[in-house]
Amino acid sequence: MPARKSATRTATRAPLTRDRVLRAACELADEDGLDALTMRRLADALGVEAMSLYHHVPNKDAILDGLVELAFAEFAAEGALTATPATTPETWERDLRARILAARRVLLRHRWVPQLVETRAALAPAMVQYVDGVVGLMHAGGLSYDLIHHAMHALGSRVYGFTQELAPDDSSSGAELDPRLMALVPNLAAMLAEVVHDDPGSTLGWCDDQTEFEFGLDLLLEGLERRRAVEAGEG
Amino acid sequence: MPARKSATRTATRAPLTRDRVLRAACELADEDGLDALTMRRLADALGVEAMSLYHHVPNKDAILDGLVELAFAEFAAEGALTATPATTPETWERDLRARILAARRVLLRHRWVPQLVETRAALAPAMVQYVDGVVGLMHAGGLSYDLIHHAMHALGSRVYGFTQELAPDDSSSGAELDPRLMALVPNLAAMLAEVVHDDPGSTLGWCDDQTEFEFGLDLLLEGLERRRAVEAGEG
DNA sequence: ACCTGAACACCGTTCAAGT
DNA sequence: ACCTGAACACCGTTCAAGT
Repeated sequence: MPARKSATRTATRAPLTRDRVLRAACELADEDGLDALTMRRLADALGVEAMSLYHHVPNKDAILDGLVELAFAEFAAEGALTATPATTPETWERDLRARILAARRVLLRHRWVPQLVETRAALAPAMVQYVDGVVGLMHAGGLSYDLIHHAMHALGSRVYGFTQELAPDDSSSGAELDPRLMALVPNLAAMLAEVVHDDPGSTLGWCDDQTEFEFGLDLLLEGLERRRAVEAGEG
Repeated sequence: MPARKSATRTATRAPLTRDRVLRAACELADEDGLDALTMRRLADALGVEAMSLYHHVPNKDAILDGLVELAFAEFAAEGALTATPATTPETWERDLRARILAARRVLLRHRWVPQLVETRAALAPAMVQYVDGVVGLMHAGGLSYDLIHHAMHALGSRVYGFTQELAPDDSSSGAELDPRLMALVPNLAAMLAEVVHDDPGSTLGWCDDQTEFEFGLDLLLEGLERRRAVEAGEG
């Protein structure tokens, strides 16, 4: 057994990094669910002790935030972030539909995303950019910012794969948004500016939940009623 | 200090019961969230040791199931279960709207319900009856069972306050339903019978998720497009 | 600098013991 | 019968120690 130290130094195992930790966490969550993702089991999967993780990540919460970032990064690969330059009132439905279905493909691969984003206060920049793209698309399609605002609430669960309808603790008002972030999301900023102007007490974070709930509900009821009428030959 | 035993026997504190445990659990979850509901803290709130709880409830899971039952029981008080005998194609939208808004009032009081129902395999009988009522109302409104089936998926998060759109592990097929339960939910049974007949591989538990997702998405997109057209003066 | 073992304050739950 | 204390196998995390 010559040169033991040398053998240790040239260990075949790749060095632990934040990236490797996150990728392993993602795999674990994909396969066994979010509950299975514990610091000890994650360390096990990496062939390391649980405490070693803390050298690459401040705590478990940072891992969960990292997972959200990681998932939203995949949105781009699926085309959910692809700008559609030529969106018009004639094409906005098709264009938005494609983006939402692209996002859904990611959510189906990582089923823990809804549960995670729902309970996490810090909204990932990638997610905010995704939302901004959707707002921009709708505006290019000719919808007013007011209608877009309602639409974002109504689409809610379809856009993100989860529902925020009952969540009132959305304390991020337009004024509090980081200016640096604001530059990255021009469409969101424009919408907020207009909606805030119309009704100072109602930003994206301070909406009338009941109104938004009923708006989305009525969209669905009207659509169903129209299909009933078609079935009944009343069309 | 005379008659210590007697004092103990005539303790002013009410005796611990399953009901008292569940009510205390509900209060704890209402006030501090579901994460704050631990056996030790619940016992503390009841002025008792954690292990005492196990004499009135088999385990924590049973408490969570009890909470779901408790919440759905409130649906009746809010009118979400009130049968609307005279629902017609002219009134079904209004009638269903009222029920859903009644359910929402309960969900706003007990914000833990969505999170709990979502992760719980055992669907509460009270919840199944609520769904049955909604199906019955729509049928009385003239919608076909096929359309109702799609509608239940599309309304999803609005009916329950949570979304199941991404949940594929819904293994309860029509054939597996307890006959006793079946009698309590005639409308659901009728719908299942017809949908299963039309397409043997597609019960309420075995739907084509992608189809249902797109159905609901298109309802919303169509409604938004109509509102855009109105805004643009194309109506 | 990176990794580790022991330890702490928490979980849900079991089990033998108290009354 | 009902309640309890000690204990077990788990958590996330801290801290002093190893290399």
